[in-house]
Amino acid sequence: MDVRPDDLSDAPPTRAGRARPRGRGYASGDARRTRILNIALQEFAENGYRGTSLARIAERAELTQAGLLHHFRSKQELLVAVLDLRDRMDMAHLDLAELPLGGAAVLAKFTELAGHNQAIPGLVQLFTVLTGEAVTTDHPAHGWARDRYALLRASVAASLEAGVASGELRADVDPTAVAAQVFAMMDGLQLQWLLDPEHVDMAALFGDYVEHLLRRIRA
Amino acid sequence: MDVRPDDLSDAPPTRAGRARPRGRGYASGDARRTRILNIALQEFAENGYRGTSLARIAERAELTQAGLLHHFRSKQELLVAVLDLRDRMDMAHLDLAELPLGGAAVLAKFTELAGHNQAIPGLVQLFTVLTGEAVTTDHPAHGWARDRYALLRASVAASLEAGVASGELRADVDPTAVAAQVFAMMDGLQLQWLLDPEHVDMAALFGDYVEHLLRRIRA
DNA sequence: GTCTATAAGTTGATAGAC
DNA sequence: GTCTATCAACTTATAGAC
Repeated sequence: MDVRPDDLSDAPPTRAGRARPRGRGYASGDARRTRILNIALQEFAENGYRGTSLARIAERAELTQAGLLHHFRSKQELLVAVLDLRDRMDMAHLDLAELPLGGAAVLAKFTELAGHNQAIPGLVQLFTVLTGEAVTTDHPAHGWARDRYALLRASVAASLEAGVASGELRADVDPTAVAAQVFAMMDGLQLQWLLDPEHVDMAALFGDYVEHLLRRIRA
Repeated sequence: MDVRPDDLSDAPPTRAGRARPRGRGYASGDARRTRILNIALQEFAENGYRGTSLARIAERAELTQAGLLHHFRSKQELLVAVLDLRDRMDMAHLDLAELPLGGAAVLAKFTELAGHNQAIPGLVQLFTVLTGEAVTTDHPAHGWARDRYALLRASVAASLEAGVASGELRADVDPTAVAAQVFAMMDGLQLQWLLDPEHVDMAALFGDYVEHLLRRIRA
């Protein structure tokens, strides 16, 4: 009993039947949660929030839709959990905490990020699709998207500000403006790249932009 | 008979009851179609394709959902009609046909467009939301979005090319790259602006970008 | 050209057994 | 923690009367 039909790719659940002793140190529940989260992330990336159904996620995670809703009480709660997960992964990768780095260093970091992103279209698509959807005021991710950009802009602006203060960057650069433009360029190129990867070399175009930008704002 | 409940904003349909003579020159059907298209455009902009229902559009157009499907045989056909409508309106406004204009002139035109767009958030949102959704490969607007960018890039690249040929622009500019970057900046700023209009001055930021870009690529 | 009626399916969420 | 069963609502689309 308790065997699911055909197994699907993702890491199978830690399901050891009833033989497993009931000690408290075993995080099987968390493993399940993590698995659901990863699948949900893929589905939201592939079809957006509105285009994704709980049934589909549940099927891929090899449990029923009701079982899924035991771990996340609503679809919206699941979305929030996915966004939180991604944000934490991203922050770790970007080391935004250890900013400000001074002007040139932050920008170099983003160039590097653009290159890295070209290898993970799925994750890039998650942000592009969800952020696009989230423009709608009543979308559950609206606040998340708005706050995320505000934070990113502020963070990069602070770095540029430090660069100006240290004399590395020209005194007449507008840190907030440049920060907004850097993210705009990144997102816009991601969009064109996702739509037409063969004709748009995201990393090269972004690198080129940053190179000229640096030439302009460096002291 | 044939009276609808409470009237909703948009131009009322040309519904003159049965007294109307049945001559062939009367475009009442077209007026209805146009009204539906305008409402559908608003709804798609507000909620995306997946988030919009035919019933809602029909209600606002003051007919039934089945009545709506007499004019457009499917939801997808309606979407295509909306996109075509917008494309035609846009082409008219941008005069892409009368390009190439030479480098500086095209870019000035886009700066102007950014300013104009700030007055029509609804239409900007239509593109942003639908293009984001359309990143998904199986989305009905996927091909439209990809082809639209390809066309826009080619068109602007041709203008820049002409600018290079005439000696107005430096010989070392990469027209295709610059074209992609200009649209990326435009779209990225639109996204941030739609999410947070109070903190992002789209037109100013885009104008600033173009200004510096011109300084760099002008001969 | 518009309607009513309905098909046929999906959705997110809940109740309660085990 | 997971299941079955079920709900009420909503979806797009079609058939056929007027």
